[in-house]
Amino acid sequence: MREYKSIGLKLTPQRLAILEYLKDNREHPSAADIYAAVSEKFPTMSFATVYNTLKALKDREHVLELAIDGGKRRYDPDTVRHHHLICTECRKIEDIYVEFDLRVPEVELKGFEISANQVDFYGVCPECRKIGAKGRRVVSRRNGKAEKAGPM
Amino acid sequence: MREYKSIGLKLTPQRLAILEYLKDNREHPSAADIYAAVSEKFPTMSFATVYNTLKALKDREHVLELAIDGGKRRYDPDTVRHHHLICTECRKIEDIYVEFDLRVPEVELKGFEISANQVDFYGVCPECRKIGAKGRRVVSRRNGKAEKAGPM
DNA sequence: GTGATTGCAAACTGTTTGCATTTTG
DNA sequence: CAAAATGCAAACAGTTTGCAATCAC
Repeated sequence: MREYKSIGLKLTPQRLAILEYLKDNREHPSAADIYAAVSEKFPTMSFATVYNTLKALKDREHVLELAIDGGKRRYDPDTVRHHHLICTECRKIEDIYVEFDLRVPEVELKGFEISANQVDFYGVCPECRKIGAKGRRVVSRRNGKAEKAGPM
Repeated sequence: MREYKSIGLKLTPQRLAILEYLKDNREHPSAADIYAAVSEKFPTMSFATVYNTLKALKDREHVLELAIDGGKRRYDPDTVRHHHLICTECRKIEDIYVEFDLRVPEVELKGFEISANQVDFYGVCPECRKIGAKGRRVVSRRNGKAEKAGPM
């Protein structure tokens, strides 16, 4: 994420806190994650402000909104082209900087004008693999309930 | 989707209706779409049954749960390997049967054990392109409100 | 007959909105 | 000072759950 000057946003303290939190953040946080982190500094912070700011940043392409985690959206401040590795157990998302040849033959395009693409890899992360190997049940996730989407 | 016999499910009329609706369906319907369609035949149909059945089918890998449309999940009865083309305006999803070389160098794997991958292409479908070209505002989507996620 | 499935309502999670108040530039 | 942003509460959208009644095998 570039610096906050020329973003063309009114820089309120709340927004600065959100930007600060997102800066170099590689966790692909959800709105709730951001809210939780930032409301420690601003106890009056509201979700509306989080979503507001995210929308503003998204419109200016300073964050990417990821639709790879089932019910919720996650945000990626790294707008340099890359792909993702998603743990199907704990929903951790890792970045992966590899370029692929994704050209689609005209005949398969169905008249679409393609503007972007992304590759999602699904698998099990080292931590969850360790736990799984011990034969224990994988816990993880909001109060231990499974909540996933996307191929396994 | 294979035939219903050996699926290992109790075949209730509701489930058969859902299976029938999904058969050869290329629209990647949401749970609400399925509910809407099937409750015409079964006015007492409940969402619980739709989600129940989807879960059962998903567990047996007779449908894929797609996490590519922002807040909601969409279901794909075509379990043959393929990728998707998503219209960023109307959220229509088209299938695309092209194989890509998606090998990831060991060093980029971060210790993950990859079990699946998928490529999503974002763009504008022919219909939305036509509308856009006329200079009119693209309507589409649930009561005209924008609701998207994923790169544009 | 028995265990699985249904339907319903209520509870939950995540996101959006309206509006009065405050703040940034 | 005007336009934009905040905070709050209420409204939505999508998904899940508990449980009594019913049904498939």
